[in-house]
Amino acid sequence: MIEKRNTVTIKDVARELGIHHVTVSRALRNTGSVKKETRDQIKKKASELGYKPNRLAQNFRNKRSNVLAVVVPDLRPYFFSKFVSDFMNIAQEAGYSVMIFQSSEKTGVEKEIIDALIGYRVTGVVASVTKDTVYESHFNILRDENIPYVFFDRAPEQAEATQVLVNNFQGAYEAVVAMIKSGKRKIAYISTHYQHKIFRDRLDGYKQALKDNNLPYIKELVIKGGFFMNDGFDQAKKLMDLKEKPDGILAVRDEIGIGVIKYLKKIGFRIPEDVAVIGFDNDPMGVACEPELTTVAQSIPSMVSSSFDLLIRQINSNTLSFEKKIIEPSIIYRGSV
Amino acid sequence: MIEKRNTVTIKDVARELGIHHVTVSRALRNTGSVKKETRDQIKKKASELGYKPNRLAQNFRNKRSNVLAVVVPDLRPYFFSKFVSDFMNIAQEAGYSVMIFQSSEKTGVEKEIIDALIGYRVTGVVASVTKDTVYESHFNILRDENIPYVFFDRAPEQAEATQVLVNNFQGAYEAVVAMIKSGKRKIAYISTHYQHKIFRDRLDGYKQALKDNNLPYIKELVIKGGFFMNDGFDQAKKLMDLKEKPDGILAVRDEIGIGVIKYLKKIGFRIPEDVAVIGFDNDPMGVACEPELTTVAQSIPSMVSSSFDLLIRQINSNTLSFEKKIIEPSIIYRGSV
DNA sequence: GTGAAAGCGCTAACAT
DNA sequence: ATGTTAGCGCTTTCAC
Repeated sequence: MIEKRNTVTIKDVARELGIHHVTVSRALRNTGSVKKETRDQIKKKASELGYKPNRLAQNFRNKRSNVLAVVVPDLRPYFFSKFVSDFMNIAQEAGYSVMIFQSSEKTGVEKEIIDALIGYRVTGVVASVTKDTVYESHFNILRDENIPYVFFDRAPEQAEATQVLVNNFQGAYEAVVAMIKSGKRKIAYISTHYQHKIFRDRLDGYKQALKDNNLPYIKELVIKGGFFMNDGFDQAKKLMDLKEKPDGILAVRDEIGIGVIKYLKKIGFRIPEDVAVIGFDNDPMGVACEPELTTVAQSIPSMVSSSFDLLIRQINSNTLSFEKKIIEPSIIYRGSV
Repeated sequence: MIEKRNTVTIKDVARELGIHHVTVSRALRNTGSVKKETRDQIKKKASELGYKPNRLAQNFRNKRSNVLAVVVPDLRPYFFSKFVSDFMNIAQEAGYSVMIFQSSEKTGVEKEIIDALIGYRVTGVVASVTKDTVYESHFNILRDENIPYVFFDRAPEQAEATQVLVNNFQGAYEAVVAMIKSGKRKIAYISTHYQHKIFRDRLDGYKQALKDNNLPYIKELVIKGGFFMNDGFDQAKKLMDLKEKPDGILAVRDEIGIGVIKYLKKIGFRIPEDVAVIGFDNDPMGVACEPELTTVAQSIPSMVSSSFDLLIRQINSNTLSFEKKIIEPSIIYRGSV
């Protein structure tokens, strides 16, 4: 059975020293004026007794936790796990704790998460929304509670909040141009069923690049499907069964792109000689396949530091602002184009 | 500038209704006895006013948060991001929030995290320790505070706490046997510099399998290096530069195994005909490469559910127990053996 | 430089 | 079924 909890409080420390607990509080937080001698004595005794500040009490009293929240649709894809990992490191460095939430791409869960965020009075929120989150409405509740938030990568449309986004249009545009430059003329586009703007932007970039290079937009070459490697495999089959086969394929995710490569190799096409392939996300998985996958990369470290800085600025200035930071992607050339 | 925070408390709800705030508290938590009529009225008014329970106050008052903590060395490797993702899902389902911490493989950070855990009075902890954490000592502080914890995958040696571990010895053993069965006789072993027991167990399994099959243990065929794909690449080069080249390679991580495959293909060896390769972890990345990597897989869902169940049992029974759950790994045959 | 008083929002225990 | 009391551990404000 559990034994008595021997939680040490500032009052215990105070009693031991025959002083007032308020003085202990002051000393331990290095605020107010406490004689150096007393302060040292207090700190010594506190660590001697194994005093650990009760954050629950502190947070309650201060009406705010020291917690930053990160909300992502799914923690497993490389982009998100890397973002979260990096974000945690710089947040912890700066003295914040981090709570992570996963919406599983469900708007309903996202709403519950926001209620929890308010309940916990988190200090700030960094969020990437679900594929279906079109409106900012449920995030507005945070604003009512004066909890600053910034969106990264995926924001609601017309969000009136600070955002750190990738220029997806440009990324897709450049990827298509890269294939055109290497001599490709019939470039296909594989997307997911997800409706979020980032995917529409990529499609727009694709279309514009074709247009600017006097290439026709062929409806059959634009298809949508699932999110994973096997989906890419299946989509590639559909594309290569066409009478007018593509000689280049842009996939909205690296995983999909890898599935494409696997199918192409299976049916004996050479990459990039017969068909070029480009993906999105700079997933390390792209290095595992052969040829290595050329990809449109967004700089995660700069997204992390922008998100963090913009959030902290709002927290410290006690204002809710609306800034838009656009990260320009770049193509990482490997072997598939 | 920030406008006045309009935080609604139970007292506000009570005042509006001309009743006592304790009744509101009872009604909202569905405890004690409150007339159904009153209860309904209260709930209606509460949601009307947009009341959100102040978790900070609740947790403080209850002396415990409703938070489960997960501590991992690094969030990015597939094994950990998948574990955390799954764990969060079932924890959220059960009404807990989750805080995630990353030790970055540093014992010092791990200690700080534990202090934070105590400060936040988390309800329970699930942890996988750093590569250098040999002793349980800093976790014992949690026990003093009656915070239950369970280790998963990586535990301190001789930990006196509940653990969910993988039978690493067996995994390595079977992997070697698999290669022997396919006719390999000179099997190499690539590990990391990490000292943690899980890697030593794998090495032991490797040795035992050789022994049981009357194969000599050749020192030169066992090498250690980094953690990543390029490290595997480099190690493979060393191995294949040997006069006595191996015809099978067991790598302690899939990423390393993929690096090995890349090197072997580069210098023209066929896989698995000339050299077989097996990795550990069932990282989806292994499906991206060619041939697809055969791997020793631990079932992450069962690790998650065991960890969660064992933790919750301790929380609910108010006891700290010491159980050891061993998950048996299995080999997933793909193309590299 | 230190102490005394008050209260954050909530809930357990007791009283009615 | 509802109300009263008290206090969790801490920090802010004001007094000395």
